[in-house]
Amino acid sequence: MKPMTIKDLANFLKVSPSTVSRALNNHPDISLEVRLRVQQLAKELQFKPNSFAANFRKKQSKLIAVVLPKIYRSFIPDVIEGITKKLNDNHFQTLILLTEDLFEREIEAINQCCEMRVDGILLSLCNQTKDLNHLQRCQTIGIPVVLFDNTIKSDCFSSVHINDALAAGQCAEFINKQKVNRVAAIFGPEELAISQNRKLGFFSALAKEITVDICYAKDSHEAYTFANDQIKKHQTCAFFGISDEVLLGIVSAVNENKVTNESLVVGFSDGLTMPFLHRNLHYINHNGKVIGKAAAAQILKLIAEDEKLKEDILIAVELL
Amino acid sequence: MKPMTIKDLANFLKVSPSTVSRALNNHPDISLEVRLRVQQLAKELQFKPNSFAANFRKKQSKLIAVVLPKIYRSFIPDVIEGITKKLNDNHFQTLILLTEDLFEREIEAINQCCEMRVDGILLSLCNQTKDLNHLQRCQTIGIPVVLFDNTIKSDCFSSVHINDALAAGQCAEFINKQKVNRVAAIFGPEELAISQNRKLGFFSALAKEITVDICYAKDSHEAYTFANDQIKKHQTCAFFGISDEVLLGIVSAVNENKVTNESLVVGFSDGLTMPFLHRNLHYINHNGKVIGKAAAAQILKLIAEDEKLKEDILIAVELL
DNA sequence: CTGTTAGCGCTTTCAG
DNA sequence: CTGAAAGCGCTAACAG
Repeated sequence: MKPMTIKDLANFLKVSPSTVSRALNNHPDISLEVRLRVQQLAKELQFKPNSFAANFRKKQSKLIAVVLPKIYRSFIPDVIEGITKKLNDNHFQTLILLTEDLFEREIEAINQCCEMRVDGILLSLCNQTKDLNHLQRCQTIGIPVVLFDNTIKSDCFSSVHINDALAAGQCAEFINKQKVNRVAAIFGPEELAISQNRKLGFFSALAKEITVDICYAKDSHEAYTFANDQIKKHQTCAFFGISDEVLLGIVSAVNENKVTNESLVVGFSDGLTMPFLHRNLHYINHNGKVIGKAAAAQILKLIAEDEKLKEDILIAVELL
Repeated sequence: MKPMTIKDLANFLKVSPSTVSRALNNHPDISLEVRLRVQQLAKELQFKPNSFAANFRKKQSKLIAVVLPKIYRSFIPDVIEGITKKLNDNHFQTLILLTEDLFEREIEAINQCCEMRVDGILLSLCNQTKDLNHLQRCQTIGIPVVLFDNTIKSDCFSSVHINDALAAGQCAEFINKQKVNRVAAIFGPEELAISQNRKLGFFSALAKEITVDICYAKDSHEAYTFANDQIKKHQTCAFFGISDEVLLGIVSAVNENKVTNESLVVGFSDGLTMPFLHRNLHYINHNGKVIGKAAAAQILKLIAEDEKLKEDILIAVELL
């Protein structure tokens, strides 16, 4: 019942605990003979050292916290997969903390991370978060933080995301070439940095002759309603959608109005679901796994380095 | 830079470390006066005890590992949310370990959990897993395990899932009432327990007069191809789909063939995406959050109890 | 190459 | 009510 310890093993082998520890960790000091003897017995008895204790001693937790508002249906699951894979390959584990998009809970989560002494934090801010003061404690006790997805500009913390404005601009340019004179553009909640950036990029690249009907939708349903209205009102047949969630609403409205083939839909998607639902869909390939891996790589880099220097990483995307 | 310790605080206040510890934990032994003085200073200095150390001392990690093949696009994200919420409410944290549906990696993950001394494991098996021998170590060192989602029968470990056969039967019965004489039924990979159970339940409840065309699809695309073929070949207008992924393929084929309104689609869904895409969709409400919460509740129960007794929990579902 | 010793930061008997 | 002391399981100087 009670797990064995290094001491037990040492007593058994008539050597000291430190020898066992070193042998198990392949420390070069230990003679091959002793090393093998220890490792052999360890295997036979199925002994594995308590890594919790080892980490405690080494003042590390080998834990990276991923703090985010919630796990939406697309993108975020891929980000988590990307992060977890990258971390596992480097012998770190992934901890998930949800803030439910509440600033209060974000502070709480960050504090818990500090108390648990996680080795690093990957943070996607909740929408209410306007500054990064609550991350000061991380700074003072030396826990590196990398912002991803929903971020705000900072001159202390690294961040990883795509160049939203540029990508949205690519979408606009694509629409320019299609000889349409009206487009319905649907963004996410207006206060979201992501909405603002993509909107800016979109508008600055869109040809002036094109009329834009704009909407901030908080979910698929709102996007659907708006798209539907636009089709009814203006026979709109070109759409821009900021996310898979929004695109779902658009495509659903388009399909329902049986204007499928003629309609052009452009936007940001992970390319897993939407291309199924509409032939004439062109999207910025917003790959969560890539972002997750990059974010994880960056935090590992910060952990390894001595002087933590800020670095903003822009992930390249392409229009498919 | 170097975080403060209880000892530092104790020196500062001219009391012993144990007093500080007790005061911070609201131990009744400590006089109100001292308690307040300690807590006050702790607040002023922003001191928070190192919970990693405390947990080590208390031989607990306050960590629950969630071990699963991968984070698909639907269902699993909700399960994780449900788990995390329930755990957070009880001061536990969620650790994510991915097995990538490889038995090797599942073993590895379980071993890591044991070495880290997690307080409990929530496990969704990978498809290759045929027995539970690799969980023996958990048994011997006393880490409780709860199986969820993809499980196999066991007489040692608790499990949480829906009654798949019953639910699939409900789908079949619904189809029986609709006066169709042919239905295309699409399941997941054949080796999946979930596929088998649902198939069994479906067939045993389906009226004998109805012809069934069956397919095991590993993704939306295969489901789409099959559904499309069936429509072309038999003018099929009734479909059963085992998951959101499969339903996506079905609905996409149905929409494309412009037989939308006449077609009946029945299956298992989380109800978040699919109802948007097809009016005549009836689905077993497969709510990941509920399952996640139940699984988390069960592991907490096992942790609290002394004699761990196995319990199979069936989550009720309804056809919407 | 191996053992001795000390200690990570906290909790918890056990005394007083 | 408070303090002294031991120790969770492991690692890492420091000796030898």
